[in-house]
Amino acid sequence: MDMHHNCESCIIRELNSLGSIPSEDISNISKHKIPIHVKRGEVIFSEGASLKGVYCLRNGKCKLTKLAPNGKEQIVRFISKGELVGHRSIISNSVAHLTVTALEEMDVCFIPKQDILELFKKNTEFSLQITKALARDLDDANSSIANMAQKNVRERLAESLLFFEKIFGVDNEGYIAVTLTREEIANAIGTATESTIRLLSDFKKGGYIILSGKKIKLKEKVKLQQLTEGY
Amino acid sequence: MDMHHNCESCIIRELNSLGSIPSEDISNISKHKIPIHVKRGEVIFSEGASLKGVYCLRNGKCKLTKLAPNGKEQIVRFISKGELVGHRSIISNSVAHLTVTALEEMDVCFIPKQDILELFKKNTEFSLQITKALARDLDDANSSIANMAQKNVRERLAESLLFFEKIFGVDNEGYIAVTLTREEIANAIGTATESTIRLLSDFKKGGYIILSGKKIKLKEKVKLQQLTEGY
DNA sequence: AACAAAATATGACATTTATCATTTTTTTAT
DNA sequence: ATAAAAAAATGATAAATGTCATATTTTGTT
Repeated sequence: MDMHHNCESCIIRELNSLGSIPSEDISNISKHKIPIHVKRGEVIFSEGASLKGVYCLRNGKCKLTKLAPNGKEQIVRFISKGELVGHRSIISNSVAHLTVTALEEMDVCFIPKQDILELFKKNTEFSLQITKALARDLDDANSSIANMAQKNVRERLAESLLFFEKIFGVDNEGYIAVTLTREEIANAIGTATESTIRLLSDFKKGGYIILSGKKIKLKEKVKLQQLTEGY
Repeated sequence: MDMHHNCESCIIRELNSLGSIPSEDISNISKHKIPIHVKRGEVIFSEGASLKGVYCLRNGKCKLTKLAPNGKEQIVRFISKGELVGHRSIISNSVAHLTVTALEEMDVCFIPKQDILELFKKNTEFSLQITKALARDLDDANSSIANMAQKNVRERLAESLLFFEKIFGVDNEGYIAVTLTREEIANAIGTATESTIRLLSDFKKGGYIILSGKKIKLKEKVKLQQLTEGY
């Protein structure tokens, strides 16, 4: 990715809270930002880390995870290009409570804490955007809690597959445009890897999905939607 | 409760985001606020409702629930006096996504939307407090997701009992100072009511808790803490 | 106090899910 | 291209949890 990239001409920021800030602030951020390239499996920051700034995802997809006491990792959320990560920690002035790991090659811009906090204080529109983003995240998280608690594994898997297609889209052959291991899917829906594998096979046998290695294509979305609610 | 209560002398607001605002704003809010009294089981607002303001909890405890597609209710969170509810909806300018129901007699102050939004725009400290509250809630919600996903019902029950005592405290006989039906406990941890009843009996037989009607006393907290992690 | 309604408790059983073992397939590194 | 490692698949079985039926106890009402 271009080493001389600058924020002024970056269209990605239109997708997040940075979209609304005036040009002098942007040029400031542009001077201080540090572009970073990460490969699949690499960690952007870890649970417990003291963040020095936020990260703007220019490209790629990542997972946000939390380590459970039993040593298993829980995927709490998936994030794609355009979004910010780390703002929760910066705003609440605390350590990171999630680990962010790249699911594919990513280009990320690091933006120092001080720039974000200054902007947050002086620019009402920016702080409102950040607050709204947190409100949306909270809302999604509450829905997740209800899903986890009320649905069984089969229902959660059907739901997740539909969700993956919705947020990641499909490639030119119609497969969901993200590569997840069975273990990662299991870590997202909160079940054993073997259970995920078995249920995927079931869905395949039922003709609802097509599996090709790690690639998944949704064939019968109406049926999957029904499975979501236990039919 | 006193009909002529005013916000200026209300110590409750020290506990939430309203604690930091100047006296002229407080007196404004004081003029517009509407004190409301609700009894156990009464709903303050419902999922889907278009809120006209936020509610400041002066007294009592309530549950925040979400209706699952299968018709079961999921308790997403418990809230006690001192906290605000409804700010998420007001900030994101959307409908309520949760239902708030009193668990006991409550005194609540309704504060009109406009006052909150004005304050949010003109008072940086207030908006920062609100944002931090959302960040904290988000963090707690993420932990809930991980708990729901990674722990089994027994572990979640042990965890919830410890949590209830932590947030609600105990009465003068040492019982957890909140009255929940077995069904409500089940709705919080995401299991069938019968499973909750059975596990509570188990815990009682094991000598970890004492049951007296709906009242629960924690007897062996160290042991419960271990149960939390599967011992 | 007596009754009805709701909540709690318990048993029997079905279903779901986890765990462990093993094989097959895919991916990665050399 | 091949070996080694990782991931996926499958079977067997145990454990956890849900569901339904029914009995008992508690709570609320008149």
